Amino acid sequence: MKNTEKTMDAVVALCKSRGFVFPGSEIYGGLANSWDYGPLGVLFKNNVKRAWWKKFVQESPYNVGLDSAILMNSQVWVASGHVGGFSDPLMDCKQCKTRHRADKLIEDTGALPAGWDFAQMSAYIKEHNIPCPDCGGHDFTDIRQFNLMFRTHQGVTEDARNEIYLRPETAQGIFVQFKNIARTTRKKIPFGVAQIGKSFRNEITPGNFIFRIREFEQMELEFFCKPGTDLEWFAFWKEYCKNWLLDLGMKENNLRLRDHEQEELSHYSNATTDFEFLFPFGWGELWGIADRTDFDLKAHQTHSGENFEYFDQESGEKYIPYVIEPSLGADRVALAFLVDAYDEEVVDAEKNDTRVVLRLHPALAPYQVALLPLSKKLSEAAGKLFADLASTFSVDFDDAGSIGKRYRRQDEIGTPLCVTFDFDSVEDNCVTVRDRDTMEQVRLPIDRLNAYIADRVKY
RNA sequence: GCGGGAAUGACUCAGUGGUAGAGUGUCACCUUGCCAAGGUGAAAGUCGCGGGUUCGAAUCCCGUUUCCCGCUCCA
Repeated sequence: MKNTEKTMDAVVALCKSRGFVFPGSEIYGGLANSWDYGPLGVLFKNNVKRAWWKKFVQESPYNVGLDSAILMNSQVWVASGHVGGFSDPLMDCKQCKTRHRADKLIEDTGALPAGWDFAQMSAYIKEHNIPCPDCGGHDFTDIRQFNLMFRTHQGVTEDARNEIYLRPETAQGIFVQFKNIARTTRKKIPFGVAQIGKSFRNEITPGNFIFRIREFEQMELEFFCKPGTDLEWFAFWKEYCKNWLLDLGMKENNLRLRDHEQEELSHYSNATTDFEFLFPFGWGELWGIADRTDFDLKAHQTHSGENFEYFDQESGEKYIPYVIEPSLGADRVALAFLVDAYDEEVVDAEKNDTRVVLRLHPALAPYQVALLPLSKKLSEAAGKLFADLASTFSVDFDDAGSIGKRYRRQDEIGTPLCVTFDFDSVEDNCVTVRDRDTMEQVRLPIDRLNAYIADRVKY
């Protein structure tokens, strides 16, 4: 199945109709690019996050977790460079209606506009008669600043002194707590700190469903290592991240790793690799893995006066650790899994009958099991089994409509296993388990059901 | 922000001045008893909002809001 635009529409429609993702604030006409995860969506997304946490915290001998606050002292963002640098000077070409970054246009001519104000940039563009790269015109709007951070006020009065920001990334929470974490966990370098949480960016152009949204969730790891070992660790985590995706069933041909060229690297980065996924709208960045050197800790050391040097007992050396940062968007990777799993299977071409199947990894599916009494008369008798299963698994119960229709409903939301409770079940204490992908059925004693399901859905 | 498109039940759409419709979905009952579309019935729309024209507006006019898609950026 190809990732076409049609797939995207189908996935978005499925998300809305089955309760994965709803448009935000819909009864008031919506709010641009805000989305709410519905009952199935929250199950699914939580499973994605849980799987990540398991791989990067629980199963890692190196990493520990953190949940830092969204609101932080504004100085954090001054130190990190977001207050000064996380904004773009933009202007529009009035002729062809395209938008451009003023500083980039100037850079392309060979000049270095870093530190210039708008007037200087404007003057330079006029002086050198820089044309619009798209149409060659010279009719630009004024340069306007777009700061990508959301601002708010802490305290009831709204003056500039108590202005604070919603964090545009979770990473800084880790850096500012570095010393507390190292001390309380007695972790020695190398070690990492993982965090899942919301971040906020006032993107000028969000879009593509939940691919680029202004309120989004990140799953980030900051891995601290000795300078000089950073490129080895960079390679290590790159492989580790890739395996995580593949283990969860992501198709390898929908994934590509793109190493940044030397010129493309940020000023603080030794190496960067983007994991890109083939979305229906094209390749999109999923996971950015960056060797950030000692840039962040050093910046906080300079700015706060706090000493971030680490004393290595083994070698007797003192150094500021280097950081490897794999940063993954939870909403993006959730969308990638959905698109990757979406399948339309032709059952009967003559009757134009197709089966929509979400081939999600069982550990990611909203429900691991659906309990389907073969007849409504059996609903009550199946009640005890539901309670048993639900204490361990995420279970759906459906007794409405024909059994075939109910299988289809479960296929559509990715439920890997359907358990039918029939008239014999009352007598022989056995049920039939039907597989989403093979559509094969096995008859099992109820007392072996839990173990069977656990084995099938494990991650 | 700029340009383009759109707005009628949950969804897809029909309806171009005269009583708001269909299909899908949902729900109830019957039927069926392991792979959709069987039967009967039901719920569900002040036609995005405001104004105007008209005896009469979903339909014509003006305004407005919102969403979607592009442009720059990024997880």
